[in-house]
Amino acid sequence: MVEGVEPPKRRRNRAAREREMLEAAERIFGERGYQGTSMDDVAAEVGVSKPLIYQYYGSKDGLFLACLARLRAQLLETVSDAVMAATDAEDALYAGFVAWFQFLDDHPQAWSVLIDEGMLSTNPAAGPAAAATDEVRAAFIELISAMVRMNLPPGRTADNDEIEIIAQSISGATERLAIWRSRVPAPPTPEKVARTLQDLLWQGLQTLSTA
Amino acid sequence: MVEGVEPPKRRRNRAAREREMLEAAERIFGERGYQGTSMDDVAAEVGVSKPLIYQYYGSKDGLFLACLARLRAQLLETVSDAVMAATDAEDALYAGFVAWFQFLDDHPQAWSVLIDEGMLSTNPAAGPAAAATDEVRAAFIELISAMVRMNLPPGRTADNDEIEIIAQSISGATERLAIWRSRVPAPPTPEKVARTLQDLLWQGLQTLSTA
DNA sequence: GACAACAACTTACTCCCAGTAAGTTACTCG
DNA sequence: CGAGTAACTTACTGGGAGTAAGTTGTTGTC
Repeated sequence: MVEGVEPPKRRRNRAAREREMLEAAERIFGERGYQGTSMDDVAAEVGVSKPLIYQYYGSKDGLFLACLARLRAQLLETVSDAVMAATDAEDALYAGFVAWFQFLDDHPQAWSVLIDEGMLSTNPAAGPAAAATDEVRAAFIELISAMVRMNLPPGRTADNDEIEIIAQSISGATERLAIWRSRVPAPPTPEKVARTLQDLLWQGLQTLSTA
Repeated sequence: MVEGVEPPKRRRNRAAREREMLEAAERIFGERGYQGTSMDDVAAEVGVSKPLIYQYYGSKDGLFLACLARLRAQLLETVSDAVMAATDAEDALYAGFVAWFQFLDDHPQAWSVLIDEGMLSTNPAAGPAAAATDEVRAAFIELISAMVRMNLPPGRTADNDEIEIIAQSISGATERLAIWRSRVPAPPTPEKVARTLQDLLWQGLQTLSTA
């Protein structure tokens, strides 16, 4: 029997298939968003039937969260590293901002996965990725709070409400700026944005420390 | 035939029904979010069949947008009024913040309508209310930009990028703070939050004006 | 090499919900 | 009263999430 090519391998082991699915899902979610993507789409892309995805990832949310996980870790690590590498508080803030905006420039597709239904979803009941994105946010807020606290003079007792308010503000500002940059035709460079934000906030932060 | 009460009026005119539908929709969206609400739910609540809602509002998005419209107008007006009533720039900023947080405290249900899938949706393709919420945001950003510009010394040529960055930051900060306040058990008062935010930003804003 | 046992995979559904076509019932005005 | 229209309903389509139950390939064992 003349067979031009060997028949394509149908069966793969679980790990390999999971990887395939994840890659396809990342791409399709990135292109069409969460709502715009159906499980059948992903299944077709992988060349597999839908229930198999359910068997491996449990639900559409599960698949989406899996897509986010890598991303999340990378993003957090990138920014944390930049902050930790800085020599003083002022530089740490600036470096963190730059790392944040730069990362999102470097991973536009990943970013759109995060944004769509994720960044936006604030209500845990609303979105699937809401919880996951909230975790990222919480981690950043923790990071910012820590930076603010460390910048406080030794003797001063921090007003926790104030620190929380400031951390939330900075987190909100950076998120909105990221979204804005991703949608405007010619966004300013990460450095420019970071610089401006730094200028806007730094003096106020100093004042807090000495009030 | 003994009829205890007169048979309930079934038929109403269009305007009255539209109002009924809008009220029901506002309540249900407020409770269960956009995704969690089905058109059948709303129809049942009003005591009417689903197609009637479609006849009047066109689509689920249409209904949701109608809910947002009032809210939107009120919110914008409240904050604008507060800003306009202020005597100087510093007070205008503070008054605007207070008005914003206060309004959201006073309309928690309305607020949750705005947040859920609305505030969050940044991608036009993602959500239905995305466009509407973006309009609110755009209006605020315009307002903030104007305030910043007016606070500039007469001779200075403004760097438009910087002003945009600042306006986006402030908008993002206030949004995030509002969401945070709505979810934390004992949020600080509007005045406290406004004060802290004011302290954080004011000096930076002054610096921009004289840089 | 045969076969048991498990892992990989599929077919063929269910249910839920947005949206619609086509018809029916009550009100109103001449 | 009857005609015309506004208000309303029943009964459907289509699509997508999720699932029950079965089938087929692979692998290790004698």
